[in-house]
Amino acid sequence: MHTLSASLEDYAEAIWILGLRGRVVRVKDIGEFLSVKSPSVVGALKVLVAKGLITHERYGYIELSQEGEVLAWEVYRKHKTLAKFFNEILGIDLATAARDACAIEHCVSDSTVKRIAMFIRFAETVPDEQAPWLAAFHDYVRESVESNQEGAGDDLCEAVTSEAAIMLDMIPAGREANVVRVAGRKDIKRRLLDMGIIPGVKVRMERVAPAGDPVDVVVKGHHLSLRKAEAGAVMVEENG
Amino acid sequence: MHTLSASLEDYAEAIWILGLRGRVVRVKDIGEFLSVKSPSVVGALKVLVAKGLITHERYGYIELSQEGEVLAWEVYRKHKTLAKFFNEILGIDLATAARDACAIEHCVSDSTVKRIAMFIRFAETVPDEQAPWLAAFHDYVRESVESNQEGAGDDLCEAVTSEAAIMLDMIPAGREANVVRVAGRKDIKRRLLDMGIIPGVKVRMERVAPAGDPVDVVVKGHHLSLRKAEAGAVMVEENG
DNA sequence: TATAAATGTTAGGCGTGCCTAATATATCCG
DNA sequence: CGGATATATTAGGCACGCCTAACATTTATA
Ligand SMILES: [Mn+2]
Ligand SMILES: [Mn+2]
Ligand SMILES: [Mn+2]
Ligand SMILES: [Mn+2]
Repeated sequence: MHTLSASLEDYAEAIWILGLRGRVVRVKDIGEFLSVKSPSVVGALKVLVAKGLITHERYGYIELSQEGEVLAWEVYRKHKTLAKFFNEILGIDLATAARDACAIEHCVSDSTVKRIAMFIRFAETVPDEQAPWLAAFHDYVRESVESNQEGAGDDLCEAVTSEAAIMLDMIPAGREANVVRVAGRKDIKRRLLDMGIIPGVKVRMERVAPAGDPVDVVVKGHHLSLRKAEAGAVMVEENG
Repeated sequence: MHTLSASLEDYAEAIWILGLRGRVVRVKDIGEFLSVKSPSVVGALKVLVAKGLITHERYGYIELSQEGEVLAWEVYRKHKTLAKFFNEILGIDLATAARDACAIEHCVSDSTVKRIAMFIRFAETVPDEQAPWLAAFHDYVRESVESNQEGAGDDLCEAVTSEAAIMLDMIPAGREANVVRVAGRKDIKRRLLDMGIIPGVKVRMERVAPAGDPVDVVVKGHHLSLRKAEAGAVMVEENG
């Protein structure tokens, strides 16, 4: 079995797709299809010939071998599955769906593509009483897109995956939190770490001065007074 | 704004993730994290320094600049969003989800990731009456995995995206179909195309000899007699 | 058939990203 | 302090995948 680079997979896939036209496939066709120049195509074809995936007679046209057909078809199948999922399930426009699919097809695992195919099948075959969820999702998308005045809700990915981490200077007095990350300038970071403010430890906000500067916190029984800039460099997650 | 290669994005992301430990980030850490040797790390760091995304003093440790922090965080955010979708929605095991996410994060578009985040949020917030669909999907997966005796149903991707194309020699007499693709050996392909069997045309199966060889078909009013090997090279899609 | 146009190939170069081997610096510890 | 050890850097090389320029071959056309 051969393992092809992303680039070579694209060449094989291109030959497959161009073959669908029912015309002979030539160097120029591939170059245009993939937006590369002819010498690049010729170089790639040499490799594919050496691997036994295509036949190519000098100055002639190109054909996939039996092994090459299988390989190209597997790439193309991934492409179609991903594109269909993006377009029909997620509601992404066709051009973006195709572009993303053709990039992802080379690095996604077989098992994940298969699971996505299962998802598509499920969405298509789930009984009607349970089915409105997909329509509901598309409504949800439409409403979000309409209400989002360009930029608002830009951090949806973060909201969706975060453990709701915020900076230590935002914690009100009396509350506890766990340190997630210590950022900030080198000197500040060093000082904070030296004081025992390291990821995983629990901190309790003891007192906050009027302007939020300084703040008193308790770490492992020790009282510490932090400047606002220091507290602002500590990412914490409120527990509870 | 900088556009980084997949490799450089991984270096930036690695620095971010290693920063989460709360310890200083060093060349060795990055090398181990990304499974590359130190000289590779040093080379990459030089590029990131030149782009103003990190600071790195000789023989010292490494820090993301403000711009670098934004960039790394965006990569990491994609990673987390994709991994969460794969694991929690599709039910893929954590290791595979993480591996695929860290490959895809570099080539998927922002808009697609955002739409995936919307899907996650939707799945988490959709009212309970509409909600059983996700649980139903997970049941569907479990049943499929259990019933699939290793290999059966391997073509789910194909089933899900295909237009149900089959070979011409499988069409019963009297039925019509559309040509989707002409494959096969060069000489066979050439002959078929010359006879007018090209993608898009309608063919009607006229008569099938006892062993399926030869078959008579009608293409654009012309009667043709095809050997089984020839008919087997024509991919068609039954219409209706 | 002769010439022009289109297409394909070769040669050579460049950027990226990885490696190994050798060397330089920092850190640890007796 | 001084050597042993850990870590970082440089130098040099290789595979890949793209490019341009120059040249070869095929195909179209007069
Ligand atoms: Mn592709
Ligand atoms: Mn593709
Ligand atoms: Mn990655
Ligand atoms: Mn990642």
